[in-house]
Amino acid sequence: MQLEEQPIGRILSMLGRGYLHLLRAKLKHLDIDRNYYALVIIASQDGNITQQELALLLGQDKVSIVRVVDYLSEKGYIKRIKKPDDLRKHRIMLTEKAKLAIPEIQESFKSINKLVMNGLSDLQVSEFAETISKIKNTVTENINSI
Amino acid sequence: MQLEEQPIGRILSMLGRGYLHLLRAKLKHLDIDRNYYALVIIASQDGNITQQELALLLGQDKVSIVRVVDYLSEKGYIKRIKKPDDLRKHRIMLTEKAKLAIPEIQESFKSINKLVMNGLSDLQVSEFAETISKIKNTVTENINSI
DNA sequence: AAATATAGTTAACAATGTAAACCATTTATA
DNA sequence: TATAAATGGTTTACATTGTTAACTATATTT
Repeated sequence: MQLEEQPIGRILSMLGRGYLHLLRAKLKHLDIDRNYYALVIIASQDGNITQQELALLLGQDKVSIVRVVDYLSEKGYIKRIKKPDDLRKHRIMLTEKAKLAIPEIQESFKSINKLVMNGLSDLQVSEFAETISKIKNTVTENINSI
Repeated sequence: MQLEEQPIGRILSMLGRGYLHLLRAKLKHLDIDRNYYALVIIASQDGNITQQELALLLGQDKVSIVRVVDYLSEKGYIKRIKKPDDLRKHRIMLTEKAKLAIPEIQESFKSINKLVMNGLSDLQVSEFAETISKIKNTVTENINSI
């Protein structure tokens, strides 16, 4: 593959979509088919995260977050609770149903990550992570200066 | 970044979108804001490619390709010409306008690729390309076996 | 000649990105 | 304290994108 001749971004996007297909297939017995990572982030901060904070952690805008939180609420995975100290804010809390699902979702991240990295040495994997991270920083910097 | 804990696909998707932002910014003086790569593919096969073949090369389905070809036609970059030997097929031909734009688009791919790879050694870049390619194969294989 | 396959198009629907306007509440300022 | 400005979240609107199904025209197979 001569990276120079084609936009790398396109390849990365398509890989990202392919990955999501695999993840959905693996988790198809759940009654949600997206926002898995959002749910895991919420779980990691259980009850102590607002929509704004979630937006920051996910790198998405607040409108999208409303949709994410609506979706996961409708499906019975989370609840919005008004914060008494600031009535504009909501704490996002996991339901029991979500708590049961979280470990499996995290396992799926690991196993699909492992699956797509199959055939790569540990060194290659860690260098790939390193490279991705650098590219991410560069992209972010440059986006912000547009 | 601990890749294990989060779905790599999400990171790749977001990088891909960031890249497209940069590319659009770079090419914002053109009157198209997408399908750049499709156009370059068409250019590379000028006049000797059908929508089906384009679909294959781009890894998209034929409905999407109709939209791509409609878009680029409306913008005056390509033309559909019926093939005399098979009236179901269309040859996709570049217009003069497109021929003028192609070199710049290709340059932009190179320069944005270089930009996002900034700070990486040549070795790191080639290993990254290698890793991406392997992941792509693995993902494709596994998608096909779902 | 009839059945089947292919190339491309159209229509429909859900998901997603993006921007603007809006409500309720909190914080800053005159 | 009264008013203005900022913040957290919601709603609306619109364009783009992914996906599926149905459809037309033409070509190929039987």
